[in-house]
Amino acid sequence: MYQKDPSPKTYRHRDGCRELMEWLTLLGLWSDPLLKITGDRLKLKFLVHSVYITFKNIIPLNMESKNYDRIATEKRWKKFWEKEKIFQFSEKSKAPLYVVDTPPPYVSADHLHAGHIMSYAQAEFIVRYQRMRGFNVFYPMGFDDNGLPTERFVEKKYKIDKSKITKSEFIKICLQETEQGAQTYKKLWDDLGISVDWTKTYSTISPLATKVSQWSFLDLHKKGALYRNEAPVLWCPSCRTAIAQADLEDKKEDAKINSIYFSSHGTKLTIATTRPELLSACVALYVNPTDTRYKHLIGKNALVPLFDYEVPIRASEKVDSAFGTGLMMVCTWGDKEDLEKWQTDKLQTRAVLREDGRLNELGIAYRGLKIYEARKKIISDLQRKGYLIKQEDISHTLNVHERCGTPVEFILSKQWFIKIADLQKTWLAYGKKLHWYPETKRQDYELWVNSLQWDWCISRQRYYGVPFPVWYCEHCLEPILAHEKMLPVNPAEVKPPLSSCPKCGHKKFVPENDVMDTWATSSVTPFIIRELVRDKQIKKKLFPATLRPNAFEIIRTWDFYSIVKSHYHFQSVPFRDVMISGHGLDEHGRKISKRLGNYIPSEKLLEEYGADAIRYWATGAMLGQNLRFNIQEVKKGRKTTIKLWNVGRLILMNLGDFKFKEVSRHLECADIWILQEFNQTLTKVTHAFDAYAYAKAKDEIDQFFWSKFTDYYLEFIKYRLSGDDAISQQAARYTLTTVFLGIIKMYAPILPFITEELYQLIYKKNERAKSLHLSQWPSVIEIHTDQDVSDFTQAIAAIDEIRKYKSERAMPLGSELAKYKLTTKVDVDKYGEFIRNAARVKILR
RNA sequence: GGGUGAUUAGCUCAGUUGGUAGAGUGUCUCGUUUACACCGAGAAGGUCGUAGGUUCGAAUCCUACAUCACCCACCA
Repeated sequence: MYQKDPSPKTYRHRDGCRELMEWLTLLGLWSDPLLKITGDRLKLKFLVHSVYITFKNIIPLNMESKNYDRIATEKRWKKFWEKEKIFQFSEKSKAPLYVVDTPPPYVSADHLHAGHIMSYAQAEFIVRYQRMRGFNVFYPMGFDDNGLPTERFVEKKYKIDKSKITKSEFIKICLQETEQGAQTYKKLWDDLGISVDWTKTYSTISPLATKVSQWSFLDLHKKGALYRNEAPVLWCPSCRTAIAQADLEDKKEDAKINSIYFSSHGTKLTIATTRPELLSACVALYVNPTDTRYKHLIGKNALVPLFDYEVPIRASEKVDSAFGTGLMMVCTWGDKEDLEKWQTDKLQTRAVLREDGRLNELGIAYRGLKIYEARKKIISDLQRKGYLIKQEDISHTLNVHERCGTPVEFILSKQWFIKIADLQKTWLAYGKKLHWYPETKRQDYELWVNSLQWDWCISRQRYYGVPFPVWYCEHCLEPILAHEKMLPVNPAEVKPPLSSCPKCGHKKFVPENDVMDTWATSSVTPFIIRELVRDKQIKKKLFPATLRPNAFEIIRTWDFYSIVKSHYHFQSVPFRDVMISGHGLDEHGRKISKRLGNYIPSEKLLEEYGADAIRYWATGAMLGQNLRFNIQEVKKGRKTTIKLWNVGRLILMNLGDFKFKEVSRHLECADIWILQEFNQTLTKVTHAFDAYAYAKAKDEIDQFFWSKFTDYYLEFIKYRLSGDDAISQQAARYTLTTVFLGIIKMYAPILPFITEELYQLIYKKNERAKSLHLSQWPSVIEIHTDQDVSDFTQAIAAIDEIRKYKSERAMPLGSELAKYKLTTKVDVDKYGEFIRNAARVKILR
């Protein structure tokens, strides 16, 4: 392929090199195994098949490299931070508090990827920033390890049949698995440089979290926010547990809508249904009272096909005469409408579904069949007996359980509920009190609150979770609650605090076997985290938290339920700010998933590009928006760390006898310019970070560092650094070191490793803070001068012009021009000397 | 059906209160011997989803539509 290119070509030290090497090897031109491509230079020229190849940067393997050693650096500072307890919360500090209520991740994930990295790195940028702003940051980490996700994960991983294993054995495996999961996460956070205080951790199954969750239960009960009721609840037949509205997800499905007829006094009544398997649960037919076709039948009965029993025909204005046949079948219970009618009209109950999703004895001939099997058989029987009029294909959306994708059903059962449905105004008011970042996400919250229909069912018929602190009287089923001082308590192992039932006097009790919804525990994290501190005074101040960072899909669960609990317990918001992040997507914008395999495992990413580079990519997300994985951005992050490293080297090589505390009074135009630019950038970056806009902060720092500091300023002062004007040199050194310290401080929240390395190498001797991450956020630099350089852009334009002139004539930029006539308008008296020196021109006209 | 967000250079995305289109990356040309080839300079690239409207002037404000994503509802 190279032969085809007739023009001389320069191969740069990029991806093409390997290809070129292989090609040269094939031609027998590349045979010296001691040669390797690295960052240092050596010029070789080949003439092959009339292709010139200028191939540089080849050095023997044994030559020492001055390249940035990322791996060693990251390891070094990780160790240092841990050993010196840099991120440990101080109970003694008088600084104002900044409390982060971090989402405890589900540890039931064995495939960590860029998405996980992104969601946690983003909160981290803020934490490091606030720490440098002088806040006493409280940054604990929790792990959400109980509940359905974990159970399903364990079931799948070990292919467990829960009917063949005891509850305690199962829980034991869950505990083991979650411990392992926590370790996996901890390692990733450590490698990423997440500045969590690892002395402050909790797990949602721990005695502490159990205690707080159970206390919450007792307190809610005391405050009348809790009740136990037998009612049709949302039920997942696959997980065999009650679930909450928030656990639902939409799923599109192709289905058949079946027209079948009921007969009533000789009339054939055609109804359409997608769920014929619920025929034996039919309790009524409904028509619109104004519908002339059926008016005369209201109050009469209709005969259910196949099952031969009669149901009443009733009227309801909610029935749309124009929809379908204008007849609606109500079952117990196929959907929400059924539930409503059943409740308001006190209809009979014919619950045909069992907890395992099979039909019970009401299904008669279909008893024991699964929903889909029953549907198939009933359709074929209806057809055979002539009840089926027609079948049409439709595509509809149904509610499935988000954890397993199974369509949900309604099943009659006794559950604990927290009152939320009638308090929409209260929840909306809390939503208004919180600061949402971005502001638009408040709407997501409000939309959810407005769509609330049922109270929050918090009991789950599962094994692995926080137990209810409750027993029941065996005789009258009166619930007996634990005393607060008994917590945490497992009612299966402990006796209730009463010896006899206060209602009926019986002395035998049974423990509650259900466990709490996983959100019932995670919604109390604002109360859990403060329990990690001993000092009572500080404990008080840790609530409400300052920041709640989380992704948008748990606004309706974690955020909402936390608000509910915080309201009932303390009439307070649980946190001040909510920072909503998006998801990490793959490079094509698809969700990252194990099934698609569209991701690079996090360990591999870290190994190949380093923590700083990946964090750099993660900073690119706009608040509340998804972020595509972009390897180019990661590479740019790596380039930025290397560039910083090289600037550091330049500084170290040019420090001479520079005294850091000396402020120069002899600043030159370029110095003043860069200092002013720095101050402007700093202001913008600070504002951006304050508003949680880390992406914008990064853009501003990048622009200053790359386009102003390295591309211009460093080039502007090279002649002064190596020149013999001591005063000018001193001013350059002062400006250089001062601005660079500001730069690494601004980059510190995003690129913690390289910045710490540079701080320790260059500045530590003269600074008080033992880590850059404990140092103060930079403040605006005072500029000691009377000079006005507001027109300095002229000088830059002039230099650009000269650079362009040289570039167009294929001249080296470093070559000196004897004379040059500027077309750019510039104050030559003011900037002439500077331009001649910086752009290497002898005479400027 | 209702809602929210997105639609800007080949790709990934910025664009603050309406004033002649921006960055990174990729492409092309050229340069480079002491901070850095994990570099530097330069060039090419867009009627800002479509159609209307407001305005002296619209990527930006309004209306409709299209496509995509997510949320909610419907599911007789």
